[in-house]
This record gives sequence, C-alpha cells and structure tokens, in this order.
Amino acid sequence: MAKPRAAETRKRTRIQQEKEDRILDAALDVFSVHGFRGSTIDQIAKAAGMSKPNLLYYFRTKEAIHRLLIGRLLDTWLDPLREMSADGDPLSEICSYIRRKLEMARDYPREGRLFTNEILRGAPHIQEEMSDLKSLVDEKAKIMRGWMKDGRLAKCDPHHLIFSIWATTQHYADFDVQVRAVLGPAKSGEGRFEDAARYLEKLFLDGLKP
Amino acid sequence: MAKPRAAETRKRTRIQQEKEDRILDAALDVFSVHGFRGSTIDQIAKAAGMSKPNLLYYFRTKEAIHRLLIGRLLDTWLDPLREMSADGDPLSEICSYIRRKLEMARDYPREGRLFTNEILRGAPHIQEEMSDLKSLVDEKAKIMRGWMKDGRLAKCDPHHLIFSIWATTQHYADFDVQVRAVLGPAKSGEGRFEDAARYLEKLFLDGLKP
DNA sequence: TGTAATCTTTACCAATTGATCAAATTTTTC
DNA sequence: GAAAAATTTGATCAATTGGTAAAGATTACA
Repeated sequence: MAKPRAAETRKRTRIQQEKEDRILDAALDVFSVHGFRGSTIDQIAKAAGMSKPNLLYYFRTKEAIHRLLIGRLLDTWLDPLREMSADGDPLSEICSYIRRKLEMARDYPREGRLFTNEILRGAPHIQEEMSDLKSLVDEKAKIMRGWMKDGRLAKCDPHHLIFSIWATTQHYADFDVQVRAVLGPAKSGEGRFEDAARYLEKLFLDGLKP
Repeated sequence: MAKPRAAETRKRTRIQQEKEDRILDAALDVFSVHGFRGSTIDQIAKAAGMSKPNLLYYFRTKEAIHRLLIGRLLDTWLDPLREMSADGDPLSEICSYIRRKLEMARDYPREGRLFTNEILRGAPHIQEEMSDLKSLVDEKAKIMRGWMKDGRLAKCDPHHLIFSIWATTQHYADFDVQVRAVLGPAKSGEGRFEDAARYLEKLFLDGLKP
C-alpha cells in the first residue's frame, strides 16, 4: 500500500508503540508549558527527535495528540477523590486525600499544568467532564456534611474545603518556578514536598492558632 | 509628518488616552485566557474594536502590550503582602491578608490569570521580579517566625504558610470555570466569595478538627 | 477657516504553521 | 532472500500571523 497512516495499520507494531510514546511524552512537555495554541507541531516533533511529517504519520493532527493527553489525564486525575470513603475516619480520610494529591503534584507536574492550562482557557474541550466532576464532588460533599452532623469534622462549607485541597496541592505543580524562586536553591530539593505535606497536615487539622 | 507612531507624539492626546486604554483592556481579556503565544494581534484588535494596523499605531509590537500589562500587574500584586505588619496581631494580620488576596481574585481575575499564565510558562519575562519576591517573602517569613517564637502563632513553616494563602485565594481566579461548574448555577453568584472568605478564615484559624 | 499634526485604512510582505503527497527507505513476513 | 507492509523524508501548499508602507481622513489649533 502506498501510505497507511499508523493508526490504520493492522496491528500496533513495535515502532508504533515506541514512537507514539515518545511523541506523547514530548507533547506533554510542550503543551504543559505553552498551552495548546502556543505549542507547534515542529516544537513537539523536535522534542520527540523526529521530523514533522513523521510525527504526523502517527497522529493526524495536533489536536488528536492534545485530546489523547487530556483524556488520559482526566482518567486518573480524580482517582484520589473517588477513594475518599464515608467509612473511614474523617480527618484521616482528608489527610490521605491531601497526601495523595500532593504526590500527584510531585510525580506528575506536567499533567497538572496541562490541566491548569485547559481550565485557564475556559475548559473548552472538557465541558462534559466538568459536569461529571460536579456529581462526584457533590457526592463527597454529602459525605462530609454527614461527618459534620456527627461532630466528627468541623462545620464548614465542604465545597470550599475541597477547593482548598485542590488549590494548596496543585500549587506545587503550577507555580513550581515561583515556589523554587522563593525557597531558594537550598530548600528547592525534593524535600520541599515533605515540608509541604507536614505544613498542610498541620494547617488542615489545627489551623494557625497557637 | 508622514507617520508618527503614537508614542512618539509630543503629548498624549485624548484619542491616544482612550485608544490605549481600550487596547490594554482588550489585551488583558485575550492574554489572560490564551497566554502570550496563543493570542494574536488580530484577536486583540477585534476585541478593542479597531483594525490591526491601527492597533499597531499605538503599540509597536505584541510584546510591548504584554510587557506593559505584566509590569502594571507586578506593581500592585504584592501590595497586600507588603502591608502585613509585624506590629499587628498575628492572626488578624494573616486574616486581613487572606481577605485582601481574595478581593483581588474577585476584582482582578484577569490579572490573576495573566500572572498564572506567565508562571506556568516558566516566568520568562520576570526573572528579576522573582528575586525581589524572594526578598519580600523572606522578610515576612522572618516576622512570622518571630510571632511563633512569642507563642502568638502556631509553629509551622512560614514559606509554606504563604504559599497556602496564595494558592487558596488565587484558585478562585484561575479555576473560576471549575469553581462555577462544581458549585452549580445557584451558588455561582458573587456570594461565592463571601462563602470562600468565611471558609478560609475558619480553616486558617482553627483547622478542621471538630 | 486653513493647515499642520494626528489618526485610520487599504494593500501588502515575509515568516511561520498545520497539514498533504509521492517517492525513497526500512522493517517484517513468509 | 524477495515480496509486502510499514516507516521516513523532502518538497510543497494554503492559511495565519506579526508587522510595514503609504495614501487618505480627521482633529486640533492658530
């Protein structure tokens, strides 16, 4: 055959596997920093070590790459929240949730920035998922309200509680350069995540009153 | 004269005043959503209700507009932190700071997103300001450590304390569409900022223990 | 009111960018 | 080891984009 597109090929070959992975990795690098419109196929191709037409042999369009990355991301992004269980101890459940989100900010900062880029742009590609998100959050908020009624959690607005967890943990991915600039070279090692975890646990449990 | 650039004109005329303001406002709209590379001069010109060459009569380049906006932003962005005084009551000082930052997120969300866009991109245009930022934060961290030593503030890492205030307040500007999606139409009015303020004060003062 | 200065428009340019195609090359399969 | 399938390359395209040149329209001011 003259020119089969990679995706139209009978089976996924070894080369396809490899190259597609390399492209997605490179694209995540580029998209997470420059956003969709700010990224070029050339940039991604170069980062993946191949020519532009070669890249386009594996993915028809720039958007196809982006869509795939966003899809993958959304798949796992909410897992930590899903894991929060009504049966556990309220404060431990919340602390575990914070810890898991912070680990994600540490281990997958590019995915975090990709997500933030998308939200900043007004979430044009993920309207549907936003409504799934609402259902999930409402469900967990209900659990929290139950805990509050039982006197096992301080009374407060559960939606804003969840926002504050998202915000404080995601901050270490999105504002990484600012965090490093402020902490200075000495404290910018991986240890900053342990400091953050310690601080956040204290904040969420006891607040700042002496 | 054939074609004087607006900026090179003897005095700022009424029209210059007006048009430049309109351009900057439109550019803030566009840049804050699409980032620098993702925004086009045409887009900004259209949003400002003028032709592209007309816009370029007032600002030589796209970058000139962006630089000016970023400069303005940085000028006022840190004012609330600067106001935090060692003489005040620690907890009130911190609560005021949170309140002021939240007001900025409410009243200047576009500026907030412009800043976040810049940081996400690795802060390429504001390296110098990042180092000024460190000095200011270090100074305030020192004040906080003093408060802790005196037993007037819970012992914790003051840098991460500041991060958590930035994160929780800025969240309402950057993730606005997500916040609205989660809260639903009923609770997405301006009242959400009062709910946030109430929640955050409670969190930072007392934490979540019942 | 006339004219010099300022402002706006129309037409245009060169570079970049997303994407295609056919030919050349490499890999897999039998 | 040859045929078939898959991969890579180089040339190319049309649209977009940042920016310019110059002529025409408007405004301010004597």
